[in-house]
Formats: sequence, structure tokens, C-alpha cells
Amino acid sequence: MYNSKYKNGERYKWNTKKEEDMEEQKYIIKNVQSFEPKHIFECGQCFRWDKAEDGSYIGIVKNNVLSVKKEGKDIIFKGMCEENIKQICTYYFDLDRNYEQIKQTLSKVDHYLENSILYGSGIRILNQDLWETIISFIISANNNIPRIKGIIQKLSQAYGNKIEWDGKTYYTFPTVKELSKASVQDLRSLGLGFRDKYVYETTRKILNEEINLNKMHEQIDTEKLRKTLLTLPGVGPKVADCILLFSTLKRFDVFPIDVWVRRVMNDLYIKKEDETKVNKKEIESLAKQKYGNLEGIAQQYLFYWKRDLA
DNA sequence: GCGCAGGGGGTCG
DNA sequence: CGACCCCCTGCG
Repeated sequence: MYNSKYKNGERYKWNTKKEEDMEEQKYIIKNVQSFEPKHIFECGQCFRWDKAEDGSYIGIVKNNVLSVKKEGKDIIFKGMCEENIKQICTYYFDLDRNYEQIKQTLSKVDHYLENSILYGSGIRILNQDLWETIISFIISANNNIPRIKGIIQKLSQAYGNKIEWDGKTYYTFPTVKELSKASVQDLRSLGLGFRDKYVYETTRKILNEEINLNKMHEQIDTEKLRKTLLTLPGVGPKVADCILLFSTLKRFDVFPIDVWVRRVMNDLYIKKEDETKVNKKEIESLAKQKYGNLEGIAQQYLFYWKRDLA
């Protein structure tokens, strides 16, 4: 009985996922609409997906490593999974949501949005873990995407759990408890820069349950949720809106305004000479007025379109 | 090639 | 409204 739990008679390190918990799985959906990996992973909502040489994307979702590839009209999901891959993917990729209908509705707004929807027709907004999304977008502040991805990778490597798959090593995003082991200095040495104390203090607040993430999911009112998020160090209006939109909180009635969105809204509608002088309130009310309670999704089409062309 | 500014998914005081 | 860590990028 000296057994399968141990590989070559050697005990796994404490932070390695036990092999018997993990299983290689596969799930295929045929004839998909509104699902394009490039659009989904490169529209700026996530930081833990990378393109592989064969054109597939590989990412970490909770304690699972997933690979996603589009072949013709089919999507092939493979993974080293702890949970059932179909359930993971259905929830994470929000597969039960009818994007055809959403796109139809938004396309009627005007030709600008219609064109951006044609450009990013395969965008879907993910259900990302709330905790991971909070930390990731705190790190995103005044930062660029390659560096954000690097920092998150380093955090995971230092404090998350190891998963081996197909000869490669992956790391889960650390839990609240796991990340709470990092001191401000530890975080600084991983390259977080001035965000170190934000991540540290936010982690503490959540660890102490000054903010209860489970309870946040019970809150219906988006404004109340935003106010709660804004109490976290490092979370300002833009980051709060990203968390509301890209996490399992799943609010479409928000409109995160970054430099790209401000640019596109100014170019299309406001047309001020100096886009940096465009009032945020003006953009917010314009978005609400034009896109209604789907403004968050509209934001993603516009962002992806404008950003990709830049 | 290297070295050096410039700026980046904002937030805070 | 200016400072802020640090890395990546682009130019000379």
C-alpha cells in the first residue's frame, strides 16, 4: 500500500496538487457561436491565459489547467482538472448566456457599436474568481499588460499550488490564506512596486472578513457593491468597475473607463480636441444612455476594437 | 547593440 | 494635481 499517492516513492511537496485529485479531461462543443479564443483572452479581461504554439490558449482556472482551441466551428477544451471540465467551462465561459441576442440588441444602437461587434464577435465575458480578480486589477493600476501578467505569474509561483500537466508546470492563483503569508517586502521583491501595500492590506481586510466576499455575491445592488469594493486599498473607480464586470459578480451595468475607452468614446461621440480633458461623468452618462444595462459588454467590444487597431 | 527617456488598464494624499 | 515602482518599448 505504498502507493499511487507518491511518485517514485517520493512524497509530493505540500504545495503540489495530489495526483489522484487531478484527472486529464476533454470536452468538445460543436457548432459554437460567439466564441473566439483570441477575442475572449485578448480583450483585456484576464491575465492568466497564454497562446501556445499550436494556436490554442492555456490558462489556469481555479485548481484546473485548461487548454482551449477552436477547430472550425468546434471548441475543444482539454485540461488537467480537479472538477468536471464541462461544468468548469460552462460556468467560466458563461456558455449558457445568449450572446447572439446581446449582440443583436447592441448592434441596433448605432453603426459604430455594430462595427466593433463585428470585429470582436467572439468576445465572451468570463466568470473569474472574485478574489483573484480583485488582486489582479489592483496590480493593473498604472501598469502594462506584460508586466501585470508577469507579476501575477510570480505571485502564483511563490504562493499558489503546483499543477503538472503534459510535462509542464503551472501554478494556481494563491488563496487568501496563501497570499496572506507574503509580507509587504516579499511583495515588493516580486516586482509589485508601489502596489505592494495595497495588495497586502486588501488581503488582510479580506482575511479578517472585514470584507466578506461570499456576502458580496448576495448583494443585488450594483452601487452598494461598488461602494464596498472602493473601501479596499488600491481599488478606485476604474478597478472597481473591472472587478464588477469581469468577476463572478457579473455586472453588465458598469462602464470601466480607462485611457482606451475614453479615447474611443471621444473619437466617436464627444470629439473634443484634447481627449484627456473629457469628463468621466459625461462618458458615463453617454454610455448609460446609449447602451443601457448592457454597457459593460459594449465597453468590451469598443475596447477590443480600438485597442487592437492602435 | 546598448543606454536612456517615456509611459503604461490608476490610486492616493 | 503630482508622485509613484518597475519593466517594456522605442529611439538615438
